[in-house]
Amino acid sequence: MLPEKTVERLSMYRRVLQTYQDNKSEFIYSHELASLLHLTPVQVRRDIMLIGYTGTQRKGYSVRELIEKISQILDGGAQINAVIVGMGHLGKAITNYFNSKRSKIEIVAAFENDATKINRIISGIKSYHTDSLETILEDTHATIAILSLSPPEAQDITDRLVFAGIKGILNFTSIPLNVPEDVFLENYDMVTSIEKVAYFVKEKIKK
Amino acid sequence: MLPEKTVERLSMYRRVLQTYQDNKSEFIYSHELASLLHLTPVQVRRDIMLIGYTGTQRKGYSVRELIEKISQILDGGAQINAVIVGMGHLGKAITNYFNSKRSKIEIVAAFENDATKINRIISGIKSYHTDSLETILEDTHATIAILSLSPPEAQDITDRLVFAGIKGILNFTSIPLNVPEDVFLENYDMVTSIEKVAYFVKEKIKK
DNA sequence: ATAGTTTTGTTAATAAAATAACATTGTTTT
DNA sequence: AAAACAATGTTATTTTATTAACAAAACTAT
Ligand SMILES: NC(=O)c1ccc[n+]([C@@H]2O[C@H](COP(=O)([O-])OP(=O)(O)OC[C@H]3O[C@@H](n4cnc5c(N)ncnc54)[C@H](O)[C@@H]3O)[C@@H](O)[C@H]2O)c1
Ligand SMILES: NC(=O)c1ccc[n+]([C@@H]2O[C@H](COP(=O)([O-])OP(=O)(O)OC[C@H]3O[C@@H](n4cnc5c(N)ncnc54)[C@H](O)[C@@H]3O)[C@@H](O)[C@H]2O)c1
Repeated sequence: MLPEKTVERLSMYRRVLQTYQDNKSEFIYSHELASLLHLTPVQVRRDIMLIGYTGTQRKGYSVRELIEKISQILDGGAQINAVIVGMGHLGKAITNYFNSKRSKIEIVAAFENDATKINRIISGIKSYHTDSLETILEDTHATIAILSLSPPEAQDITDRLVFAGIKGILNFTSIPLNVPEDVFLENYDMVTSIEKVAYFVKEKIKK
Repeated sequence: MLPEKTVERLSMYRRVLQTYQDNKSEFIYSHELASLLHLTPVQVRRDIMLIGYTGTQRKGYSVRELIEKISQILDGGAQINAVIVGMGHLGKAITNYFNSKRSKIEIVAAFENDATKINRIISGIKSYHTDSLETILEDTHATIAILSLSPPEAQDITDRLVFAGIKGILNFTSIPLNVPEDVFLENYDMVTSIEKVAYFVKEKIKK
């Protein structure tokens, strides 16, 4: 199992490699990849070592092969289905954005509470009432859920998602969720991010 | 200067303390605060130690005083102005969300490219053409920028923001930005997050 | 061919973050 | 009043992440 930070960087390597592939040469040096992402060459080489890919000395890494190897590590070739709960402002932004990219991860269903948003297609995704959460999850075999609903019911929904077999959650609500150990939980809190920026701006100016 | 992770947690402590304050008792133990956020009591105590606040033994921390101390550390009492560039799906979601909370950080202006979105009030914020970026920044004394524009021009806009005095950037575009050392840059990449969740789900199932 | 250069792959060292250990102190119980 | 307890504050240890160091390989120039 790779370190979390390495996994994050692999995702970024792949993205920049994909745009690099179109324009440029067949090979890429660790220092070139590093410079595209503002990292150090050592870190790039170390990450690549950890996934067991090896380049050719003096030529660098084959862009095509490296993309392939990273893809094999990150998504293992299989299609991964995700659902999203809460199609408000943020939910729509996310869905809209994801729909526009091809990826092994696909958002296959949305869940809502608000009658005006149910049984409609929003941002290209069919939106269901949360009552049918269990049924839809069974049908779609989704393993990942994105949470962008208003906080009050976040924990209840999470319990139901987990019970219905969800194994990974990306949580955008500000609620610290309780999940069993075998479920991977990633939280992102925008307020925390901006407060962090504000703090370090303040500190840097002080200095 | 506090460790990044401590700053992130301070932001979270404050939020849960604020909701705790309304309902419950005047004091809180480290283990209670820890449990609300699924952290360890030691980590809570250590963070609180680092900001130089001290509770009372056997009683815990005064909720009011702790909120006050954290606020003093995070925003130093002063109002902080931010701007947002790109009022698409994500930009609107963010602005809408921020407007609805009271905070020392305020989004005071938005910038856009798209003629249909200029010189209007969107999600409660006046939206300007990017041409007037420099003027508006001077007027508002904003020090923070949130980037939610479509990628191609992200670096150009960043250069102008930095030149106009912006000291902190929260970047939601997938472009790795170049900024001088004295500017604090925080990147958040949603695709990376979801790919990370997918990877660890896959690994956990394997085991 | 040989020496020099450049780049990878890997091990070693350092730095940052989290956790554990424990001394101190105020409170409760006996 | 003394002993036991439960909490904080702080130092020490461990773990995780990053950075540095360098040997091995492959190409280039002499
Ligand atoms: N918009 C942002 O930039 C932002 C930033 C940080 C955090 N968040 C968090 O993300 C969440 C969504 O934010 P938003 O701005 O999209 O809010 P929003 O109010 O626009 O959307 C919330 C949506 O969730 C739906 N919902 C509520 N309860 C539900 C339930 N039990 N099941 C299914 N759907 C339900 C609502 O009908 C609504 O459509 C909130 O928890 C918010 O705290 C948002
Ligand atoms: N929506 C998401 O969930 C999501 C997730 C990850 C990353 N992103 C990134 O966030 C950014 C915005 O995403 P979105 O979904 O809101 O896209 P969007 O197309 O809805 O919005 C982009 C907005 O930026 C404006 N814009 C373009 N160039 C500009 C410029 N030079 N100056 C000012 N404004 C400009 C456009 O007019 C548009 O309104 C993109 O870079 C995207 O890659 C979005």
